[in-house]
Amino acid sequence: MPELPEVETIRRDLAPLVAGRRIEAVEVDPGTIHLLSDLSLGDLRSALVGRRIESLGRRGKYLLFELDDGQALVVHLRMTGRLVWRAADAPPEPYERARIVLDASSPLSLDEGEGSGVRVHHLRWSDLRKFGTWRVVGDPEAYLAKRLGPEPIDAAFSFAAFRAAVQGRSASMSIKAVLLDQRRMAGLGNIYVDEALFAARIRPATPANGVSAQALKRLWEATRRVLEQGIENRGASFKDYVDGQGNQGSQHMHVQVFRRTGKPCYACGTPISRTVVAGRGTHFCPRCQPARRRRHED
DNA sequence: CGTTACCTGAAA
DNA sequence: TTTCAGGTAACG
Repeated sequence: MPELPEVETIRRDLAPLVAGRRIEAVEVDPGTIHLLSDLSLGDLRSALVGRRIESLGRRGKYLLFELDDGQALVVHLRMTGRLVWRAADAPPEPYERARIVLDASSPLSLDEGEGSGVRVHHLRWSDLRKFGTWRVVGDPEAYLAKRLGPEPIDAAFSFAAFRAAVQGRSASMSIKAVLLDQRRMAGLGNIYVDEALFAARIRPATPANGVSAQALKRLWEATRRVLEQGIENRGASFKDYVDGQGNQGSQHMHVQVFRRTGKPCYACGTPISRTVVAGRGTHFCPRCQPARRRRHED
């Protein structure tokens, strides 16, 4: 569910609320702990309780709670994970599996009633499918560096960097599979890949090494644009995604092709097609994203 | 590389 | 009843 824009929205919501607070307690549903973490509940508590959260960061689709002992709690929401800020007396979330109890006062968030403030709050973790993960790691940079390529929305992510990521080794795979590969660039998922390929007018199944230089340039720009737009619209809430306060985003109302199978393309009116590429449901306009013309064998 | 498994629904 | 789901790791 959550791709880079969704995770970044959550980060921006929660960062000012959690920064400077101390973790008072950690509670986890006993039936979930072995899926959520590689630590026992006791070891997870030992690592977290009493620590102060210094900041909340993001890399790709991971959230990083940076702790005052140099370790970090690295959270991945996978398909249905949610992390929302709630007053301690708020009723349980649907499919709530864990909570982190935070201290009432914080030097960074002086209270204004509502939201932040003097009352005790929880981070509530809910996860219908239980795919989400919490890892406590000593060196988050190293932990993520070996799993993730560069951030596609960084100013430093130049066209040259994009081209290198796309063309680096075994480029006969589909361009969609390449964009989904987190080690090439971090943060794209099924929604934003389909949207970027539509915006760049490239058919998702096109072999990566068959994308022209011109189309590649369009794709670089489109990738960054759709991610930025997703952040502006606070993420896409097709089903499970909510932000750090539990509210839906609006990006799902602005998609051009994702889950619009059979509906008219906004550009040309042709019905949107659905196929499977890279093992994922894939949406595209057969007219705006033409199949690459096969070169004539003479 | 593509496929399967992880888990629990919602929708067709 | 069957298929599909915004993600990834493991498998062949």
